[in-house]
Amino acid sequence: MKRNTRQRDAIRQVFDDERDPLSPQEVLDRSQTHCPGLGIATVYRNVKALVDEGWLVAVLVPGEPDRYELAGKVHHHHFQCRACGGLFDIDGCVAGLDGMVPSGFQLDGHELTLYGRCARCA
Amino acid sequence: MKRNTRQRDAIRQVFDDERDPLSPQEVLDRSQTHCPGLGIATVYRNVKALVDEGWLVAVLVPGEPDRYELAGKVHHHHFQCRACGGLFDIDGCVAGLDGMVPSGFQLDGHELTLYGRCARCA
DNA sequence: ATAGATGCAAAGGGTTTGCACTTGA
DNA sequence: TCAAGTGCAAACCCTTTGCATCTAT
Repeated sequence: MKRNTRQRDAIRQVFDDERDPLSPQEVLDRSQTHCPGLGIATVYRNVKALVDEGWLVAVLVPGEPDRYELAGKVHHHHFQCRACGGLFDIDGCVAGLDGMVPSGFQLDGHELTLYGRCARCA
Repeated sequence: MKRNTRQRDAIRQVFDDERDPLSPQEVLDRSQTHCPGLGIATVYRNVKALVDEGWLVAVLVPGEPDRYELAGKVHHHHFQCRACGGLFDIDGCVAGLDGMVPSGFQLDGHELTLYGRCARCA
């Protein structure tokens, strides 16, 4: 991915405009506004390339298609609405993780996903 | 799922014998020892039924296919080893989750996965 | 006997890939 | 120009579903 294409620019623009993690399909929907005819395969190829070059990071939500968001954010977690399925960034983190790890285990990271209802669906 | 079939018994047996969370394919592999000819569709149907009746619970690991384990364990989370891929039960939980939720959001559950190296791989 | 459960294969949904065409540099 | 990038459709993988057959009760 060395060239600047209309499609690639549209995809990057989508992530610049959106703060919350997006699935490939959501990226496609938003991108097509500024780049009609864009194909889902191109979204997948570009998202993968953008992750490889460190511009995006994957947000892995259990049981959901993978989503992506801009890299470089401060440490945070996510909240998924059980009603609309939307994913929202949650600031802050929890403490006490070290105390949960069995002796001999080395902790180097964690993923936390909160579930419930978002403000609109509640 | 109101009847006791050979297939259903074999599937339950697998979960009784295994403590670790299993994917549908792993359940199939183990079940076929005691029930040759068992189909993957039957595994999916029975696992789903066993979850619905509360005998199994889904273990959602980000980026991994869903796994299932016996219900009734005390609330716990999981540790995944980055080296061997193994999943380990982690006792305990974290506090302060309510404070992380934006106003208007309703929290009703959470998933926490720790990453690092298990005692054997460390 | 008969509704429930199974096995197979086909259908779905999301993701990847092959290939001819388009396009940025 | 001409290889990188795209669009389309087919291929894949995992999961679900339709349907004829089998079976627990």
